[in-house]
Amino acid sequence: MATTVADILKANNLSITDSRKSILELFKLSKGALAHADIEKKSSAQFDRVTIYRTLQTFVDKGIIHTIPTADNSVLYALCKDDCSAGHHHDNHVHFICDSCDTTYCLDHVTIPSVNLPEGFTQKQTDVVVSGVCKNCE
Amino acid sequence: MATTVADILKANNLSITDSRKSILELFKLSKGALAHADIEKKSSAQFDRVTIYRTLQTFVDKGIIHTIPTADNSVLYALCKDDCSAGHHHDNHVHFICDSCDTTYCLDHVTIPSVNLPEGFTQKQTDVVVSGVCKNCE
DNA sequence: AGTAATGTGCAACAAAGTTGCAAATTATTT
DNA sequence: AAATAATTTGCAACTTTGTTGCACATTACT
Repeated sequence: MATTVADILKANNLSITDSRKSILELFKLSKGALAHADIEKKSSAQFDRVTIYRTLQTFVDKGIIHTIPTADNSVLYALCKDDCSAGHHHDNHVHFICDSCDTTYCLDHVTIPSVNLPEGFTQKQTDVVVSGVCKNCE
Repeated sequence: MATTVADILKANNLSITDSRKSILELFKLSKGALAHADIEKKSSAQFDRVTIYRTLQTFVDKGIIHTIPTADNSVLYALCKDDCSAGHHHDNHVHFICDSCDTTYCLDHVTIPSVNLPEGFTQKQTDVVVSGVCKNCE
């Protein structure tokens, strides 16, 4: 069965509202990650800036989307895979940012390599951000 | 010979000014990385906000410091190692952010693991940010 | 010491993000 | 299905963060 955006909201105990449905739909349609600014542009006519902020924050809290660290200080958001939204949240996958077209990809099938930390350091989460040229731009 | 901050500035064809010396000194004294806000707090009485922005930008351009991507959308700056400032800039090392004390470490001796990208993707730079508990906080 | 080049501070602005509160929408109860 | 309770939204006002132009000051050069 194809999970609709409404299903996802329901599964996370969230009220089903227009803004949440639209913004979630945006993520489903987008291949890569979205910046807050992207979302604002694509729906600012419809929704208030503040609503978008709060919606994104809610989605992050519920584990529906996750943030991606970038070198240029912009926050990116991307949809978590199905097994995330089901409960055990894990966004330990590699992100790829194309220098040419600026698209951010979640490379879900690339496993995070293990990192050998010095004595006394405990690892909880690892973010790997690779930049370069994507398959569409080379 | 111990390289002074003035030496570093000279080596990069930068005028030696009070603000640059002080800010560079801050980095030398700090073990971890610094956020812009940190620098502003520790020297805002002395220097204008704008000067700090411009100084940091200059240092990044010259390869004296580098930026670190973080998940919470704050930019961190850290001193590059000596061989960076000598010319061939490389900040491909692992960064560690302590969840407890919020200090960011540059783990220069931990090598970046190689990542197997899908067909058609070309890798240029890799940033690895690990979060967890550092050796002072456990 | 004097001139050219560079850097700094101020002001004004733009962008990004936050908070409180009343109105509107969604969910729940009867 | 209507009424109430619980959420959510939009507005306004504000804070923080970052940028730009320009006059003045400082540093470097001869």
